[in-house]
Amino acid sequence: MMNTTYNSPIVTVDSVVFQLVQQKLAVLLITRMNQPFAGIHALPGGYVSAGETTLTAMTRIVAAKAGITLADCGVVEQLYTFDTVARDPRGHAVSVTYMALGRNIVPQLRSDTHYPQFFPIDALPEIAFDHAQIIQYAHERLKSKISYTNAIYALLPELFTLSQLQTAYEAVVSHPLDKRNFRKKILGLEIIHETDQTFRDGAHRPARLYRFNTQVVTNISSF
Amino acid sequence: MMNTTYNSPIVTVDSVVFQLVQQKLAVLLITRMNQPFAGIHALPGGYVSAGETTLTAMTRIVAAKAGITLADCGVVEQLYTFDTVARDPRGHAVSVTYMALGRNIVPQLRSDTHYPQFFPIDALPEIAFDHAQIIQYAHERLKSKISYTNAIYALLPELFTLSQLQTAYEAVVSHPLDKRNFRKKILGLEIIHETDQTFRDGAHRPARLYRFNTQVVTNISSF
DNA sequence: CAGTTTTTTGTAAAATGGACAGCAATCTGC
DNA sequence: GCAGATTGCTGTCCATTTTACAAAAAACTG
Repeated sequence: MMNTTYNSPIVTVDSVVFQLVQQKLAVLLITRMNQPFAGIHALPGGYVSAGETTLTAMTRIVAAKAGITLADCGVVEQLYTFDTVARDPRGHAVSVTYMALGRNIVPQLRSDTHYPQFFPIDALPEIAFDHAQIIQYAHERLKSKISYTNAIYALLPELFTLSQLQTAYEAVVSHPLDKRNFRKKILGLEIIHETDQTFRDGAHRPARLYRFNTQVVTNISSF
Repeated sequence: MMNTTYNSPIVTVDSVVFQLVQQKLAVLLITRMNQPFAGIHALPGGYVSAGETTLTAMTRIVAAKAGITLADCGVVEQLYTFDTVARDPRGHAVSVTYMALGRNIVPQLRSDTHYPQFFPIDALPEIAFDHAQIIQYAHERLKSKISYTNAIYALLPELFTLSQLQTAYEAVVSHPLDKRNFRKKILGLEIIHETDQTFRDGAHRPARLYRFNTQVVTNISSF
């Protein structure tokens, strides 16, 4: 059955790619090259073709518009489908949205460049379409996700200090945590283990480096 | 922009309507009238037209195929979008799925009847498409939802006993709960209040009737 | 009124969560 | 080599929550 038969809305995907930048949670945005919203920042997104899954389309589009391969991302998860009629002035487009978590992602400037850049979540520019709402939704989901899974591993390097881990949590939930309680809690969860390496930084005691037990999203709760 | 330009997948909706039937969690299924899967049970679902939201389409379709108005349902929530290419043998269809919770829903047999019926979740018949997977996803979501919101109100009558409430929880999570601890917990949450009415049933002490403080989905957790 | 059934209530032990302060290890500059 | 600065690291007490568990109250039946 073809679309022409049913006059269905168009299917699109939009991706919220998170990464820590200078210890702050940041979102990947591109600059729109065309109308509508030309020159305004937006999430990387695009049309889904019949015969490809939304995840495949998402992978293709993020690679094309920002030069990012999903191998750079640990966690990729479908978020929600936004479908209001007026959300795209060109016509009714249903957007399946995804969240991805990365580390050390360097957006590639390409010839047909969309100027992909990471923006800290608390200092976003003007944003096209309903993408601000999508970002907010993704942020909420991420906050909740790191509270019952080990998903935050995807934002951190393989080896990290407990302070870096705490900073990452704080960047996501956007409020400070008590250092002693945090360490007690994390070590009790048995999702990380210490290594024999340490990390020297400045004029102070070096920190032990830790590693996640697994690089697969796992529920934390006891049973 | 029309679909013809982009050869997009078709957009459909499928709905998982839950209700308690004889103290068990049950799902609304219809019987398919046409190929593929003619004669097999399936979730009520159908095509979304450009210009209507998926929720509007869902409401329209559930009314048409099962004679149910969403006013009968307390909670309606978007679940997930299923999009594998092969899920519909007729062609690539992306299905936005919804969960709805009801009480005292009586499916209407209509002339073009699809034989809508509720089936207990632990005794489902053979199910068409990937709808068994969708039901399972909805069940998981429901389990989790009632743990951090008051959403279970939508499965219960306005007035109910604590035993009925506990039975409802048990039907959803599918394991027994301790009676004393359950009552202590529920009353501590301050989401229900007692009325001055009681419920007489058999040759035993009558039970006090309670009422939810609100018929709006509210988070339970303290802060 | 004795028997049966469901409702209702409380307590002790264990686990969890949150508040909170001081010593240890490194580097810098004198 | 030592004083100062900085960050890493550790433990206790209290309040709250969770879990396990049993007996009396209220209605109906015969």
